[in-house]
Amino acid sequence: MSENKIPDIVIGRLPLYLRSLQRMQQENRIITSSQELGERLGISAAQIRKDLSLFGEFGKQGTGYNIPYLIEKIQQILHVDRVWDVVVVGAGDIGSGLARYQGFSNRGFRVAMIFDRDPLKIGAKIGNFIIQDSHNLSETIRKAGIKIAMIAVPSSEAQTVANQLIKGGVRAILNYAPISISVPPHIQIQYIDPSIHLQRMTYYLE
Amino acid sequence: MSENKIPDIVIGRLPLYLRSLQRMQQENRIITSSQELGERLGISAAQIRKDLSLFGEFGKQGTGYNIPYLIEKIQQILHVDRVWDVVVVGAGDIGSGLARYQGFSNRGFRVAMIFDRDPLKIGAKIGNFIIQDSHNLSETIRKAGIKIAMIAVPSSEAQTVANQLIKGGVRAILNYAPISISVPPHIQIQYIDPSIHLQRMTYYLE
DNA sequence: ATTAATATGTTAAAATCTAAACATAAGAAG
DNA sequence: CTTCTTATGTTTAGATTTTAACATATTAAT
Repeated sequence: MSENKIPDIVIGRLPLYLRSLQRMQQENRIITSSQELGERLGISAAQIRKDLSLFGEFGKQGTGYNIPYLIEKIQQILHVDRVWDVVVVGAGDIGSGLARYQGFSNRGFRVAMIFDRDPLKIGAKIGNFIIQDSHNLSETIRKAGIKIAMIAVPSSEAQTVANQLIKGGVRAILNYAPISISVPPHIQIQYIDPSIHLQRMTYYLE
Repeated sequence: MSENKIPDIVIGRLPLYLRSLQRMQQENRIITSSQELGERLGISAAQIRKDLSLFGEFGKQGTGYNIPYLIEKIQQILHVDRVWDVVVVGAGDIGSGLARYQGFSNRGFRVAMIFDRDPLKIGAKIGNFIIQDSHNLSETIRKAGIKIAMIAVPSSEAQTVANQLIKGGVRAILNYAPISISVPPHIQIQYIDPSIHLQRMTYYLE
């Protein structure tokens, strides 16, 4: 219950809880239980209760959890009880897709700008965004106060872009380039690489 | 070293090792060490040695690991010493992006077909692929012997598509729809949802 | 040839994480 | 009002995972 130090592995599960709860809310559900949530997610009910208990007492014994209330609490914990502006770097297929992606609404994020360094792309529009010159990346995002970025450039450019982002004040990076990037310890970094996921599954095939 | 039972968490790290090793190979490196690999990945050297030792003795004491040899060994372990045909379901931004994605080559995968159910899209081309009618999904992939699929349809369709895929013989699913899917225990499933990754990072911001 | 340095593979210890058990509170039923 | 059922939050035990330590093998240097 106290503000000790929460294991990162627990933090990693909270967004999953949140997503399932929001889905239930869309189904007009009011109450759920650790058991139901666990079945939806393939996680034990005990695990879910234990995780949540690290942050407070959000349920009611004999009844379960009030869905809207628990959503609110998890959003507060994860700091997504607000909308974060996010920058996209790279206007290829992945970057363009991210700029157009409708899935960030209600999740706490909004794409605010997109950059590329290709003169043929700069100035063009993707959805409502005009592709900006990544030469001005650091300055522009600093002025805009942007703290979160998604990298969708070729692997060879990813480290350079990350450095520019950090220089511009970014604190969290989601990297779609299939390469490990080196960042200072106070910078959050996460990776999305479909091949990594696929390879993890092929081990179990055949 | 023996064929006991390898923890899944170890399997999850092998693709990361492989990716870094392949990167080193592109840099024309021949030898590396658990320490160097660990530094690139932010994993302890002991961890890497321990993981690899579960499968065999791939290094040489006093010297390190031969990069091409270790790549070959990990590829064999993960069953990516071959090319797997993969099907994409959903020809929206994400699905189209996956069909055009150049990043699967040398990673063990190749997009083989793409499906959608929208009559306006069926028959159209994405890269070299003609979008096929997902009405025939199960039959077509069964005939083609496809075992791996990526789902890129709206959340509301994801479970239905997954069921069709499993009916068609698919054994591993990478789901881009931001929703938990229920599958039998012998089916592998992994998720890609950028909001999940972003929310995991915002916890540490502010 | 001997010594020193290096880096693996393995063993043992420490730390972390998960699962199970249970006491308690809330609500429903009789 | 009492009893029964349900489901939480917490405690305890068990399992897993990570880290550290070390013996051994290889290479390089003197």
